[in-house]
Amino acid sequence: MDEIYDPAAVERAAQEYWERHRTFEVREDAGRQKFYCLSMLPYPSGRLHMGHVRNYTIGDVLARFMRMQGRNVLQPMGWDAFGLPAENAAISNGVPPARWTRQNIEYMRAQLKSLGFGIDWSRELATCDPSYYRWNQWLFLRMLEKGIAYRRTGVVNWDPVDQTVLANEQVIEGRGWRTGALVEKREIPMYYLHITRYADELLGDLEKLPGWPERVKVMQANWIGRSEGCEIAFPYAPDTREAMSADGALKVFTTRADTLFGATFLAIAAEHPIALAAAAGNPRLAAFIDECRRGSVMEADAATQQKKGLHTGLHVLHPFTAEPIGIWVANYVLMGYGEGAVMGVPAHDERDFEFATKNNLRIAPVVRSMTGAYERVQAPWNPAYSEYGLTVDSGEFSGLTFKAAVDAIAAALEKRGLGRKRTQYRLRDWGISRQRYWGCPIPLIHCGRCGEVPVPDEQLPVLLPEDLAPDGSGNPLNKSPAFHQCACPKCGGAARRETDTMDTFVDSSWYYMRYACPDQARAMVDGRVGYWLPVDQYIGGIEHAILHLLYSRFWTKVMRDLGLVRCEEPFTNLLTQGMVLNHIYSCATAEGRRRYFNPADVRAKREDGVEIFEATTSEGETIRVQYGGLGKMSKSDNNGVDPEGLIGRYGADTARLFIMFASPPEQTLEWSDEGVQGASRFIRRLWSAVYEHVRRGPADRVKGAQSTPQRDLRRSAQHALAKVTDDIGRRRNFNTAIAACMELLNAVGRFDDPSPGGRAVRQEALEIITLSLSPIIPHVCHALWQALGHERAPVEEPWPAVDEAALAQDTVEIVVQINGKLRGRVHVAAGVDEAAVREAALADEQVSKFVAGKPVRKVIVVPGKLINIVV
RNA sequence: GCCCGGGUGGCGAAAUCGGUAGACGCAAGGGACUUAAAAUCCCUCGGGGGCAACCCCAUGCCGGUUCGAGUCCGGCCCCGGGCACCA
Repeated sequence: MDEIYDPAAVERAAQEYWERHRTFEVREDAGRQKFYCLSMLPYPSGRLHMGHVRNYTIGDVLARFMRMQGRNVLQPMGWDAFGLPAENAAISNGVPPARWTRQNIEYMRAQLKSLGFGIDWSRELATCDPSYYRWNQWLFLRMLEKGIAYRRTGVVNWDPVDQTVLANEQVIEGRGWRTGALVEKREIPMYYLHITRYADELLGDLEKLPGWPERVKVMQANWIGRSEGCEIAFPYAPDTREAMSADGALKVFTTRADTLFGATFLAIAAEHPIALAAAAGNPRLAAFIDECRRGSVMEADAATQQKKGLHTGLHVLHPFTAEPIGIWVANYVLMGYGEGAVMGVPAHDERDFEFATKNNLRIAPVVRSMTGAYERVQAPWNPAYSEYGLTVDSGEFSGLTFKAAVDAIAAALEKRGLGRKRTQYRLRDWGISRQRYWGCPIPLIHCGRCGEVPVPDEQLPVLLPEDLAPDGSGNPLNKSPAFHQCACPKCGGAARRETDTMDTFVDSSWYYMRYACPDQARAMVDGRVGYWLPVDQYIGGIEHAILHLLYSRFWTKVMRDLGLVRCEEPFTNLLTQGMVLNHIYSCATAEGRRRYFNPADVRAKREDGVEIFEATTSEGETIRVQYGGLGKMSKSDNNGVDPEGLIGRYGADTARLFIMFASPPEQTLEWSDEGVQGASRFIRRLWSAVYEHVRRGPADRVKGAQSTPQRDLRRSAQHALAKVTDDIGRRRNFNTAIAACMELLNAVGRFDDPSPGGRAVRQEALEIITLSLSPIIPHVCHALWQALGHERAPVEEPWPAVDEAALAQDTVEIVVQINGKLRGRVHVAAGVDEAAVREAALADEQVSKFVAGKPVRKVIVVPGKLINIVV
């Protein structure tokens, strides 16, 4: 063993050992309990950032820990290789996305390997490989057969200048990111997956996931948003009948059918057929509908914009009173939501109240508060107005409670054919069409004679040509006849291949199944998924709490229904990592876009007492930039911190130790490398402690009677081991596990006993630190374990068992409180009864001063810990 | 706007089931070693008062429950994540 710790040499040796022994390559073994430990696969953006290091270190710690616990551990890795950033790179430097992506994968794989993660690289996959995405296509065709995939129109962001569809991310303050043009909404045909068919199961099965964080389950439940309510049809008044040239009714969905008699207006979306019909002879309305069409499709935008509406001049009739009710077009009603129409009850709904007040519409209270929270409904809005109560002024339905009113009204509506009870979900079907090049082609052919024709299975995969490069003016597949010109599989005539590609969430919805059988050329999955699935521990960023995790759950259920897998849920335990945040700096460019600068290139200075920021550009210029607050490390905000600098300077173990010590894994972490010195210093101290110990020759095993300091060190060591075992195994709190090892090393440092008995106790303590930390800093522990005289590597060792006998204590400290305030401490023999604790406490000088003859009213004793005397 | 989190010393944090607030580490200050620096080691380190023993204040803000609240409840402020085409 060298006297000086050389991280590069230590890490090289350990990594070579794992590689030579194929330590992390695993096979199915029916005789051993498996543990599938999975971290979310990265997008190959070019470089790892600290968020990745955090994510993959958590996974690796758990994988190595479970391995030492005797499990057959699978930890795979792959690449979420399709997506927008590759197209953006192509636009700015002309490199085809395929090449850019593959280069990034090469680089990032090397970075991951340098961190020493125990990954079975033989299972690596990239979602842009035809051998992977052909099965997206294959399953899509199965979904089409089952009616789970279907075609209809959907709304997208349209850039009128570039004549192209924009991602939400590319819409900045309502304008196209490249052109600065005002974005419009446009309806185009798209393919959807019928996830709403599974809404009830996706909601109900959350209960089968005790290993998921509560907050994620709450978010998913709210997202699915099951609500029980009524569908109500308002028959057209004569004016609407005329405008629509038909009889009919305007359908709405409401959870508050009890307030039906308080409906004083109906609000419809701008795209609603009645709105379009009314606009025909109404230029003002046509202009308003046009205004609503502008802007992005994002819900956040729709929800924060000023609520505006305009009367169509048309009416419907109240289903019971036949009273005419005006129809308004409102910008807050979304066409893709329910019926694209809502009934306005201003007296009992805050948004309707606001709308009615603004537009001078009648406010008709039809619910009386049962708690007397209000007498009259009047401005300003009072949240009690929307509470349940007793119906009033509701004709034959007056005087009913909420439930009775809804039941009676629904029954009456149903009798007249004007409504019924219905369960509605907030969840919408999953639109998977993307008008983009760098994705998995949707395997369909459009034939003038036969219509939409699926690509036959034997022609899969539909290969994505890899030599194209987008230039910002739309999907290059549209301009590539070699791709889109084809023969109709049915009639053989000339036909056009679908040029839309799939949402990349499709790719990430089942990659964890493919890891079980990455070499299977004849099927999507095979029997090996039966061994490995479900994933025992999934680790990934909290930002994926809803979409990715919900889509994966849906996909698993679809595959189950197709008989491809047996499990109901893909991820048994979920650890949602908190994001690593960093500062965001940007400036506006001449073209009206934003250019982002890495915080490493930004300096703050003061000018006239105001803090300003300057960035150095790649051309070496200095330029003034704006501070945009904190945000997750990402490619688009250019605020990632590459771990390479840290690894180069301190080694991978220090980088791993530092990120794990910084905070508990679920917590958001604001990036700062202050403190990395401490991690490095600790590893060097551990190294020299082992060096100083072993250079005096081999030590005995602990046996026989010990001195008090020896017993104390043994107790500290066993206490640390118990804490690490619980912190990693149950609590998943790595920072406190590391702190326990640091405390133990401090105790070893203070322990000064060169006798054979003392050396044996020190050997035991150093071994416990080495094995305890080996999942976190595996390279250095690999070297130290050998230095401590072991043949096997730590990865092959079983996790040590706690020696309970060594943990026992003879006396305990009891905290004494008077009226809840700390006033003293007493020491008593472990396990004495309450009376003895009370006696010892009252005998204490400090304590008796505070009691001072006052009568003791109450005594509370927490055994082994605390006594509170109330006077 | 809606849904979900978070806020504790100069900084990252700990306090696991309502029971000692600040473990462990960083930074800072002081000292030892050194020709010097680095490294290493030792000491101090939430605020205020006191010669001291000790006492008072303090977990974003306001209020409540409790013998006892960082932890539970109600209201508010700020920060972060998600909002369906970033992944």
